[in-house]
Amino acid sequence: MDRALKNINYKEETKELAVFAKALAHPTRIAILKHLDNQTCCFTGDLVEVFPLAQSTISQHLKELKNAGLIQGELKPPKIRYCINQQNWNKAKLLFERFFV
Amino acid sequence: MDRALKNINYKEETKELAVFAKALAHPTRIAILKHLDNQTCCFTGDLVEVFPLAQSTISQHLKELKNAGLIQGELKPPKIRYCINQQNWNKAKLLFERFFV
DNA sequence: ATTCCTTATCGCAAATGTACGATTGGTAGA
DNA sequence: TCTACCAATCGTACATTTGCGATAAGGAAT
Repeated sequence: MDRALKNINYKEETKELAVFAKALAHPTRIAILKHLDNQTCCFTGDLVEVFPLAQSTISQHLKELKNAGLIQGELKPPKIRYCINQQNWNKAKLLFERFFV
Repeated sequence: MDRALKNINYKEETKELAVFAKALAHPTRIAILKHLDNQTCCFTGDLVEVFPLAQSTISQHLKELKNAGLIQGELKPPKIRYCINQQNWNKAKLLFERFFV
């Protein structure tokens, strides 16, 4: 295993920024975040209606955003309410600011 | 062709942001940009010495950064001098700022 | 025209990303 | 306990990304 994402010792900040950037590297995920930010929060089902994508696809994008730490889910049976994770959002904001001189 | 990057009509701003984010979605490219920013400019060969990656790999990353518009190359025979594209850099900076509330 | 140095591109292999439909899982209420 | 609803996960297919070595391409100087 020495291909694809070779292990180089980058600074922690660099790696974190790359993770956040990767989460934003797809227009659907950016649109989801914008939507979440406007609505404060929303349910998965709402997004499935807003975007012309399968429920599984939306769910996958949400998973990636969650893995990157940008959103968090809250059980609100039988739905799940997703919100921006404000703490990590601020962290990402800071990292991007620091990066762009 | 209805897989991978399905054609949805996202706002221009959303798509542009995704392109910039994608360019930053790899730690090597972030590190290259940081290096460029510190040194103002540098040659491909310098980067090949700084990073433990093949010359072709570095060249590929440079190509992606160039395609995203974040850097530009200037002929300085027999080398090529890469610099930040300040105009697009500012554009990206603005888009990220606008995105992060 | 030829040679030399640097960088881009090609061809390949493996990993990851993106999308779908189908299935499973988890919670609240009947 | 059973059912119904919603969302996550599985399995699949294809595209893209990431890495390498090898080769081609470009410009300057001889």
